[in-house]
Amino acid sequence: MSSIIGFEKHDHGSCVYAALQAADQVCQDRGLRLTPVRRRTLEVLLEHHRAMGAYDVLERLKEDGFGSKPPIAYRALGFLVEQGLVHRVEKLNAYIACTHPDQDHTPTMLICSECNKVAEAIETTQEKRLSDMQQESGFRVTSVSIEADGICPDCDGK
Amino acid sequence: MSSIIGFEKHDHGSCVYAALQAADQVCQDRGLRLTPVRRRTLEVLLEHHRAMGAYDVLERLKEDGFGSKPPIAYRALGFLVEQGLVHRVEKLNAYIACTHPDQDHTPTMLICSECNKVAEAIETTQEKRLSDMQQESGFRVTSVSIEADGICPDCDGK
DNA sequence: CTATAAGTGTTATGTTATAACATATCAAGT
DNA sequence: ACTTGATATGTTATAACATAACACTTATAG
Repeated sequence: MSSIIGFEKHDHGSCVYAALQAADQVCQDRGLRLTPVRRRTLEVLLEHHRAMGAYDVLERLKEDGFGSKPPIAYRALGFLVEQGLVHRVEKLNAYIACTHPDQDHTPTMLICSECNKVAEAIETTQEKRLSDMQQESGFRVTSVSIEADGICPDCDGK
Repeated sequence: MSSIIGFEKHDHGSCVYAALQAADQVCQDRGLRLTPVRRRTLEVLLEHHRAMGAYDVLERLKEDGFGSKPPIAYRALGFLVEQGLVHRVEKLNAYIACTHPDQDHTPTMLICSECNKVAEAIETTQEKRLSDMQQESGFRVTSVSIEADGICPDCDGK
């Protein structure tokens, strides 16, 4: 069973608002601080549902008066990734805001090789397979990520 | 159902031999050439069951009298990855020889965050989930890769 | 035996990421 | 309030990963 968020239209304003609310909540619950750079970084990623490179994010932060050197972006992104508010898209060396940070999930990215847009699918059947691996191999899994290349609905027509 | 290759002991000599045989076969079948650099690159990766960075591979190739500049390694690795003889480990920016190049499969990497060793699990239940995604999202998947972080059996004891 | 494609090699440069260190800010205890 | 220790922000410098563009060589098909 899977559900996809990212390609179809939606109320973006409330989507962003909800994501920031969720982020506040997560940080409060865990006794962490969603500082201005961190919050702004998340906002930048939420603006478009797109994966952005660290240097693109940095560009935006710089414009907003934050520091201008790579570690600024990498640290904020690192924090957000650690807290599950942002996922790293390994195949693109890029970062994308999580569409459902409140639910515990295995990030599953659908990457369009035509337009490079990325959508996130939420995988609920993952738990079982994860523990399968564990049993049969003696490998204790702590986190899993799945990335699929393919063609998104928009590009498929053309 | 999954089976793991990479952490447990095995007859490495015949393992390497089989992999090279398989590579020869694959290239013959597809009308491609397993040239000296390409073959040597595969051998280097097969030596240890480890993921190696492109520059480490390059180092070895240089020692053997091949070209010494990055494209030499990247091209050979690119070829091998395209043919499914080598997998790229995205989380490590590294490359590892496939342990079963003859079977069509979704590469699933188990990465030990302690010792950085990598093992490959072969996933046979993948087909179904792949087409699930496809149906529900309109996203036409062409390839999937899975990477799991965790602790390998060797490191788990300590 | 030549034309074309495929492969190898180079130089140069682009992109992504982190180590190491200085400064500033926050939060808790006195 | 004031110190202290922990967190966070900022910098410089450099490491690690990757590709574009071009010259030369080798294979293979007509």
